[in-house]
Amino acid sequence: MDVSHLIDSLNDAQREAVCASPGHYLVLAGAGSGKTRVLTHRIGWLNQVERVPTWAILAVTFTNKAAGEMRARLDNLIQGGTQGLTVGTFHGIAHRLLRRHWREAGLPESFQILDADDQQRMVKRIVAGLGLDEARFPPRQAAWQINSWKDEGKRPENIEAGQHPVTRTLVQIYQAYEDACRRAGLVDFAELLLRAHELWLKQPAVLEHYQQRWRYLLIDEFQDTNSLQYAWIRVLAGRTGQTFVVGDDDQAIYGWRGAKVENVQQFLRDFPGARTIKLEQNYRSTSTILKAANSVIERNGHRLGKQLWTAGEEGERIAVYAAYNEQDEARFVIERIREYVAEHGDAKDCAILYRSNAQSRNFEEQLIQHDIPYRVYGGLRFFDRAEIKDALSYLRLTANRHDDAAFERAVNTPPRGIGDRTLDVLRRRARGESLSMWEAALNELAMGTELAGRAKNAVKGFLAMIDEMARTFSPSPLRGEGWGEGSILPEALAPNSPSPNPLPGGERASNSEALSLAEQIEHAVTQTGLRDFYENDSRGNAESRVENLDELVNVASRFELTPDDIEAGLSELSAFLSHAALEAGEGQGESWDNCVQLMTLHSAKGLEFPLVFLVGLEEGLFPSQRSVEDEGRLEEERRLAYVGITRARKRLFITHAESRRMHGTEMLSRPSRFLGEVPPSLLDEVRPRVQVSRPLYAGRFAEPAPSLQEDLPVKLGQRVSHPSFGEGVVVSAEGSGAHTRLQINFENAGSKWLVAAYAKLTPL
DNA sequence: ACACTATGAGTTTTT
DNA sequence: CTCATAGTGT
Repeated sequence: MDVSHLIDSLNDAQREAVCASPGHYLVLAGAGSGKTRVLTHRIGWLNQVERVPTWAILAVTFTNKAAGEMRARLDNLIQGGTQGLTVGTFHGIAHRLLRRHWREAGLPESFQILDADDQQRMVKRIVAGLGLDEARFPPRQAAWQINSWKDEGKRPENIEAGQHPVTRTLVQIYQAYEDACRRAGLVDFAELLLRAHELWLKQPAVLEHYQQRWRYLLIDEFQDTNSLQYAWIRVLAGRTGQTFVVGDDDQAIYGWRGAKVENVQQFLRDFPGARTIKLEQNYRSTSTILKAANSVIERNGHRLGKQLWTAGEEGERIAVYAAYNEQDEARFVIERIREYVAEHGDAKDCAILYRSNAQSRNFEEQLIQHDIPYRVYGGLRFFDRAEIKDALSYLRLTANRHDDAAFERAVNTPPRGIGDRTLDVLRRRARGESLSMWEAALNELAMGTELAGRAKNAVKGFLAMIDEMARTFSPSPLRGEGWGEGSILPEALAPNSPSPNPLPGGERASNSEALSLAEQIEHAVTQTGLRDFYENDSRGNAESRVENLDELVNVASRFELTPDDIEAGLSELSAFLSHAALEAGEGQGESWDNCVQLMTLHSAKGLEFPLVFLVGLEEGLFPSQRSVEDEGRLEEERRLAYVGITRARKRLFITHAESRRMHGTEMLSRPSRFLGEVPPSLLDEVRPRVQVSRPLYAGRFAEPAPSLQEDLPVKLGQRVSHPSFGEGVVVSAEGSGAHTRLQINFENAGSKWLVAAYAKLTPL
């Protein structure tokens, strides 16, 4: 067979990786070195040359997008198709395993996935339910801690809290949260991985099956794996699996959410005979850009070590612009974009990359002013939108009445007179008797005394509505397992309830009268009053919300079960709900239009653009204030800078502002240290245009000095208080009069430069 | 139960 | 400053 298409276009290092003989490999793939190509061609090589059947190959990525791209490229590459090949995210694969082995994993058959938002609400209710002070145990942090523990593979009983009271309470929250999830049949993201891992450890037969099947493991973005994912791979590989991991320690930027770069080096120790292959030839950027990137990343210690190089052109120097303030910065960037668009054309070639989301605002304003189309990445995704989650929560309840997260959301959206007081009665009962909210409501209606007539009727109506909806969806009862079609209302409450008439033999209902998924959603959106509610929404965005609800129906009508779903025994509804949780969908408006791209440095990883604007390179912003004290975190910031620089193909612009409004106060900042780490010979300093910007600058400082100025004699060592930064000491001062800038060491907020005239300082 | 006001927090994000 | 949420008042 002719396999030249698999190797012809490769350089030596790439070919070495693609054609490697059996064994474990670590491919250190620098930015723009053809990582995905190596990964896909390796799979092609295994299949077509080594004759490895597709079903024996497992390729794991972190995002659905990456998985989708890989599959698309494989479809083009592999003759005979990619049938049987598993390509997916860690979470997606773990999810499928749990669906197929729900019993062994100790889950209800109809378990559903709890997304991050639902998880936080759930934790919040737990914290409140335990009678804890939410200020001392912020639900956000508690949820973060629980996820961290799960990522470390820890259950509440494995945590050594010792005498530390805060930790002990957090463990208590973890335990209670876990109980609540179990009762509700809910599994959060971290739980998917942890359960799948435990499934393997506890069920050797299941593990062996998958070890026998997936003998070839390929992992993308290996530097982003957390402890649990690493353990997962190790267990699955066992003694016989061959692993091919691809990553770049210099692009590890997710340490703060549990990723362990150390896994890259650990891999070489844990997998016997593992060999390293470095991909250092870059096909993306000019040599100027690469030199800059190399010299920045060289400052980091503990690297495996790589030097990017290119056979391509030197290119232009990197333009650096020292802006007066953030408006001036945005003006400069937009001007360059307009020039570029006027000369060459495409706005979509331009990317503005920033450290924090808040920075997009200025750029957006000016882009709007100049009628330049733009797209901001990383907004709310489709399935994360409140109206979508509202609609789906009704479907979740029809599938599983005990889904407390769905219950809490649906119960009073739209408002139906079931307020906090009423819910607290139900919550207390649920907690006290270890029941789901649904069961608690049933009990309260049957024998409770705490609810007044009006509230009681509202609850009764809600329960009846859900039951009624479930009956409409599938007129014949499915199976009587207790989890899905759990609780039928007492006869008296259920209007026209036909006596239960279960099908013999647990046959799956395929009643011709059953509603399609799209019809079910349409029904839910309409019958619950959700659409009416949003149509009359006073907050102005009614139109788009209703459009989104309609779009949800469309999405559902296009939804199809995959062979995998069917094999795992998923119903259409279950599969759709899982899909909604695992693939939150594109960010808003996936317009393929010719738009300027705005995004954070984090979301830029993996992308490339002819023109890149790296903005806000200032100490305190990038690197962020919170990272400068810790060497490890600072190195991660530096890797982020490396990622940013290497996004640029032709031209890189770096900007920083001398003055920037942050959290409502005017801040002065020095250029980022990362800027100083680029050899000056590669830089081209653009002078600010004095005529345009000066008056603005001068004008603002020419205004009468605020009175504070007078009664703040600038003395070094003076203790002062600032409304947002707290107390600190003046350690140095520059300039005079209205231009006076003070350096203040704040006790909690670190060192800042502030304009004396603007900072609201109180001498102490 | 809902609308309004006050208060506080404010890197980075996928699944 | 700007957003989200908590708390207050009707």
